[in-house]
Amino acid sequence: MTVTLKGLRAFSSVARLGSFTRAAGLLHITQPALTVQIRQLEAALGLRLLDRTPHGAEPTAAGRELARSLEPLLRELDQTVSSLQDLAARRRGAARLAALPSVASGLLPPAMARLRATHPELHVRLHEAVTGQIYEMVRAGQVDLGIATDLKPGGELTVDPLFRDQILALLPPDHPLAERKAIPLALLAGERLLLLEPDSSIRRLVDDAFAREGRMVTPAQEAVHSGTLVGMAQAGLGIALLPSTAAELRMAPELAARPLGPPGIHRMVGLVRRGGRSLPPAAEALAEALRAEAALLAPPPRRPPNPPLRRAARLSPPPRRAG
Amino acid sequence: MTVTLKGLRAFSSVARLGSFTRAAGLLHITQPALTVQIRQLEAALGLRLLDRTPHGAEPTAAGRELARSLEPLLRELDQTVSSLQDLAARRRGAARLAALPSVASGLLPPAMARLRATHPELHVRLHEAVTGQIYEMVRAGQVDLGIATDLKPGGELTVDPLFRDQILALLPPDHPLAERKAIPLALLAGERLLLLEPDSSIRRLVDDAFAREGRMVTPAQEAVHSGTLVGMAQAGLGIALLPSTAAELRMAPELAARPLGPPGIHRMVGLVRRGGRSLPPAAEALAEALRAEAALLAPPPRRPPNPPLRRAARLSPPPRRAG
DNA sequence: TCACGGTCATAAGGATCCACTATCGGGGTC
DNA sequence: GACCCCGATAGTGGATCCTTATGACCGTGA
Repeated sequence: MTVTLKGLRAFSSVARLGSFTRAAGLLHITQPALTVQIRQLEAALGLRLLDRTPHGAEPTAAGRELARSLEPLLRELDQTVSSLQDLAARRRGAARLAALPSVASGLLPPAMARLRATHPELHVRLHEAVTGQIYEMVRAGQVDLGIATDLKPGGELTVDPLFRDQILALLPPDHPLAERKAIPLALLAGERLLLLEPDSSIRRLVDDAFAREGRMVTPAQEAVHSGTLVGMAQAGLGIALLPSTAAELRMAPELAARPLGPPGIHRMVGLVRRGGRSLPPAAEALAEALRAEAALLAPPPRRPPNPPLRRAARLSPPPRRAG
Repeated sequence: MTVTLKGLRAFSSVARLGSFTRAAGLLHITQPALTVQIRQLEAALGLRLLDRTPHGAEPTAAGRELARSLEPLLRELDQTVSSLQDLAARRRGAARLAALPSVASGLLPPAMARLRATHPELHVRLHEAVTGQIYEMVRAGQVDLGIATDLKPGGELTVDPLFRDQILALLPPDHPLAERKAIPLALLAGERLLLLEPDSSIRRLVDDAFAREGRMVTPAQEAVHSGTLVGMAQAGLGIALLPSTAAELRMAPELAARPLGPPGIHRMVGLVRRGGRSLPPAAEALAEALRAEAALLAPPPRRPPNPPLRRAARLSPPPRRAG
């Protein structure tokens, strides 16, 4: 005894076609089922909506009124639903991403190209930031996804490993240290070092590594952008320390790039998201593209057998809440 | 696996209240039932709409988008439904009526007063016409209801008897014929007669009655409006023949009104509607008021035990199709 | 005039759906 | 650590809905 979407659609079809039988065919049900549907709708409204004639059915005044109001409503509802299904099918939507500058220049562009190939309608809204800011933006819901160093932040954030890269020293090929396959930190300490500013996660990584060997880092030059450091290294101003995945390394093919250590300086880069929250489909697609691109880096990152990011579109069983 | 109005309402409530439990209370179902409803909606859309948290539930990006589109849609639908229910409850609507002038001045006004007393929001749109036009307007759907003489029209029209009235002669009280209780047609034939124009059903009735007695009617004066004839009778211009229910008779209390015959001239006035078509609720209410008012006329009209006009609001069993 | 093809209505049976009760698992709080 | 609140799950009984089969009625054409 209640108004049903099915009943309204049924009525709309009958009113439009002027026939129970034909409308039943259109709705893929039998005519008796349609008759019952209409009767229930009429009972729910307390109104006769259709006059049955020997030639079919014809809306009453009330029926015409309902049909007129109903038509745009049903159309708009269908539009809303199909728009949401577009979103679910990743034919629409934007992923809001906060990423480290090194990843934004390195891993991200090919991942975006991959995304565009598979899901051409999806957009990426990129914010470049350092790890702390990235965590904060994910926590605040300003972005769906973050790419940052894996610092195991507490609270409501979840970080899934994406790839592991290492810090490389960028130096002139005729530099004495360039003869080595890897450059010990002890030997670097006396060199003129070109480093990112202290709020960068790479800089912190470098500082920590030197500190573990009991050394203080005193950079010859600091910069915000990796490209600046590469330019300085090209000009012979010193040795730049940059992550291996940063695209800026390719700016200067004439320079030698050497790993540090042993043991070297490594960092784990991960995908950051809010635990217990499902990712929007577009962000899910971007995450997949990023993981696929990261898998091409050797060695493949150690990852648990099941991808920690579940597909939001696969609804059963739903993801457990944040743990 | 389909989108349901119930499911959409359920989602809307949960999104608005931020809690399954509270929304379930609002919807008068239990929380597990609501959980299932939401799960089915999510499955139908292929999207996660709500993120479950320990404190309740919160819409995802898709959920917010749906909630935003859904709110006006549901409100408008509810409005449409309640507007139709107003119509069904006779709190709204207009009855389109075509009536004979004599009825429009006689029976109709008290019936409209009765209607206003019981259903103050209903309107009556009145067309005054002669019987042939009335039948045509009902047939064409220009009006919902007609009041005309019962000529047993064929086709798709149904006429239900409303009342029976007779033709009265209106004449000065000092006229010799006024001494009789009833005036035979034979005596009238020699008088100066004041008659309606030939397209009126009353005129045709009078003509036919005279013709059955082998006489031709030669009116001293013709008019379109009954009031004109009454005025002429008042002025001593002749004897006016008018139906007993016409309110214009009351214009001239100083004139004597006498029935004709025996056998007199009678007519049956009936409610005309399209067979197989249900009456709009407002027209149904008007018909009821008209029947109630007609029942006050003595003698009560002979009517079948069940009112031939069924109530459109009572849906089972529905009226059979046109016979 | 009678059979036929069309309409919608009705009835009965079976599958499906749905809401309820009872219970569980997890998180936060005192 | 013991509650309390949250949502998820399982199981069951009842309502719902669709299907097939059939009926009543109308209009048409042989």
